[in-house]
Amino acid sequence: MSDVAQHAGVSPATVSRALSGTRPMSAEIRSRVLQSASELGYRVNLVGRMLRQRRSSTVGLLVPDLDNPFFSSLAQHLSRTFAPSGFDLLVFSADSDLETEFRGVHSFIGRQVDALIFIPCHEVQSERSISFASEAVVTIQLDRRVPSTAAHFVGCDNQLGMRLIHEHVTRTIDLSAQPLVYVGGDPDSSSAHERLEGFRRHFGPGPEAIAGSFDAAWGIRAADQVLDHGHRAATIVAAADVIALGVLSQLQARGFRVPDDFRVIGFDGIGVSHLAHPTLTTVRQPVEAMSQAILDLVVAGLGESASTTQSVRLRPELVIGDSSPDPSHTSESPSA
Amino acid sequence: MSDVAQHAGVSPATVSRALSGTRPMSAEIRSRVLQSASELGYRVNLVGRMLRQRRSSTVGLLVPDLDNPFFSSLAQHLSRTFAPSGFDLLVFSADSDLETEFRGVHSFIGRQVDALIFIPCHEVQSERSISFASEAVVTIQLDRRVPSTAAHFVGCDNQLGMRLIHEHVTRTIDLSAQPLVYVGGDPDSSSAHERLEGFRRHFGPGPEAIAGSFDAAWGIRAADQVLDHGHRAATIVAAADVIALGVLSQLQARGFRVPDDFRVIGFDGIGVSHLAHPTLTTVRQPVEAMSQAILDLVVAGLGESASTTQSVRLRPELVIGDSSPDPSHTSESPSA
DNA sequence: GTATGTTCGGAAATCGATTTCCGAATTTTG
DNA sequence: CAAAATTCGGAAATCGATTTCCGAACATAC
Repeated sequence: MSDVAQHAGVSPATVSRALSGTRPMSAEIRSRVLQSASELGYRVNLVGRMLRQRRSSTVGLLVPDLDNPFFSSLAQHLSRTFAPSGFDLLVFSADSDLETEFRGVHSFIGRQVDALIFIPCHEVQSERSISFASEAVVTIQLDRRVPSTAAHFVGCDNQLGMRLIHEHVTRTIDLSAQPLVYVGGDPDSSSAHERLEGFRRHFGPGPEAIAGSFDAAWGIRAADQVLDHGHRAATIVAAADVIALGVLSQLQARGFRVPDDFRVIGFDGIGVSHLAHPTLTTVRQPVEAMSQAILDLVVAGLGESASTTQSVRLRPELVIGDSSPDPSHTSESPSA
Repeated sequence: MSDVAQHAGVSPATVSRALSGTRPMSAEIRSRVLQSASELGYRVNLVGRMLRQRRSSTVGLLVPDLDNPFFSSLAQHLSRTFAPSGFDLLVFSADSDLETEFRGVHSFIGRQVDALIFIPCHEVQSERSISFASEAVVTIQLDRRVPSTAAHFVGCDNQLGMRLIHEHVTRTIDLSAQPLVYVGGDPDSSSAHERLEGFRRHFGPGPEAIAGSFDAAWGIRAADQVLDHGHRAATIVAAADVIALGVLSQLQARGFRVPDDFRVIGFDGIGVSHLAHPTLTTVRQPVEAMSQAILDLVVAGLGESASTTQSVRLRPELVIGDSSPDPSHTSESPSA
C-alpha cells in the first residue's frame, strides 16, 4: 500500500480512503490513487484489514460431514444466500469428529468471523464447542441443537413433519393390516430425538422403532433387520432420506416391491430423493427459508449484541412420491 | 496477550515463546505462563499471527457447487486428508457463477492462504481467476482444468475411464443390435471435453452424442429426447453419475426397464450411485488418491517455490452395477 | 481585516501477534 | 581468575491495513 502511496505521491492514509471511500476527497487525487493502484496491481490484504477493524466480513459454517447430501445442500443454499450480503461464507467440515469440530471452532474464532453457523456433531459432547463459540461471537445452531446452550437455533419443525407423515399414512394405508416400523437416526442428535418423539406422539407407542445413524449403510442394515424379522410387507418411516434410500435400495435388491409390498417414507427432501425409483415420499425441509432466517439473524446479531436468544422453527412440507400410495386414489392398502 | 504477560510477570515475547515453543526456556517460567494463559482463558488471535508470519496454515478450496455430490464428496475427502496435516481446509462455493468465483479467489488470496485448490466453473472464462490465483500462491486445479494456465492439475484419466466403459460394453452388449447414445455434460468444462473425446476415440464417430450440463435435470431431459427419437432400447453412456441418475429415473418413470430395455452407464462413482435401483454401473474416480496427491503437491509447493507445474492423472476404476448386463454371464443383449 | 468554520491530506497510533536484536547473567575455557 | 561462549528474557521493530488526531489552506461571516 505504501508503494501505491509513493507512486501516487500521497500518504497511505489517503490511499486507504480513496479505495474504501471512507471520506469524501478531491476527485483529482482519488483518480490518481486509483490509477496508481491498478497500475501496480495492488490488492488489499484482508488480514491487515481484519486486524485493524477487528471484524472480517466473514461467516463460518461448521458441518459434521459434507458427504451428507442434506448438509451439503444446506451449505450450498447458505452460500447462495450470503453471496449478495457482503459476507464471505467459509465452510469447514468436522468429519464427524469432536476433536476436529473443536479445532474448527477455534479456527473460525481465531479468524475473527463475524458469526458462526454450527451444525453440531453430538447432542451432548458438542456443548463445549458451542459454548466456547457463543461467548466469542454470534452463534447459530442449525438443524440440530445442543439443549443447554444460549446460542440461537434455526431448524425445521420436526414434530409437524411427523404429523404430516401421520396424516398421509392414515389417509392412504390401513395400519391395522400391516406393520409400521420406524428407522431412526443417530441417537446423539437432537433432530433424531425430535423426530422419534414426533413419531411416537402421532403414531403411539405401538410401532417398533430402531435407531442407527444418518447414512445409507444403516438404511441397508435396517432393511435387512426388518426382513429378517419375517416382515414381508410394512410401512417404513425413516428419520432421513439417506436412510430411506438405503432401505429402498436394499428392499428392492432382495426382491421386494415398493410401494406394493413395502412403503417407504423419508425426511429432509434432498435432491436425489426425486431420482430414486420409485421416487421417495418425504418431508421437505424449507432450506431456502432456513438460510434466509440465518442471514437475518446474522445481520440482526451484528447490530445489537445483547439481543435475546432466538429459536426459529420453520414449517416443512410433505412431498408425495411413488414410494407410498397416492392419496388421490384414496386406496386401501393391499394386504400382505 | 499482554494481559497474560502482565499476569505472569513476563514480557509478551516470552508469552509467545512459551505458547509456541519457539525457543527453549526455563521450565519454571514456561509453566507460569501456561498457567496464566489458561486462567485468563487466553486464545491466540490467528489474524495477528497471520499478519506477522505472512502465512496462515490454511488451504482454500473453491468449488462451483456444493450441491453436486461429486464435488461435495471431493470436499469431504479433502477435509479428511488435510485434517491431520496442520492445515485448515476452508471451502467456498462459487455457486457456478464467474463473478462469485472471482470474489472467492480474491477472498482466499487476501486471507493469505498457503495454497488454493480450485475446481473451475468454466473452461475458458475461469482463466482470469486461475491466473490471478496462481501468481499469488500455489494453485492446484482439480477435476477440471483451464488449458492455458501454469497451475498444477490433479484429476482422473478420463480417456482411460472411457476405455474401461468401452471394454465393458463390447464384452456384454451387441452394439450392432441396438443404438448407443452418449449424454454429455457441460460443454464448458474440460472433463466433459475429455470424456466426449474418449468416447469418440473408443466408440468411433457413429454414435449419437448430445450435450447438456452436469445435473440430473439434464439427464431427465436427455432421456425424454432419446425416447422422443423413437428409441425403445439403447445403451446410454452418461458423462456423470448425476446425469445417469436422471436418465435412469426418467426412463423408469416412463415405463421402461433397465437393464432389459435400456442400459445406463455413469461416470464419477458418487455414493448414491450404489443406491439407485438398479444400482448404477459407473467409473469410479479415485477420490482418496486425488486428495492425497493434492496434499503432496501442497506440501511440496511450500518447500520450493519454483518447482515445475505438475499434472497428475490418476486411474479410475470400473464399478459394475445392475444397470448394465453382468459380464460374468457373457450374455447377448436382448433385441429391441 | 480579523475571527470562525470547513475541507482535506498527512503523521502517527493502533490492531495482536512474532521475531530480530540486544544485554545481563551464567557457564565454560584457557 | 579473566576471557569467551552460551543462555534466556525483554525492548522494539514488524506485518498491512484503518482511523484518530492534527494542522494547513481556504472559504465565510461580521
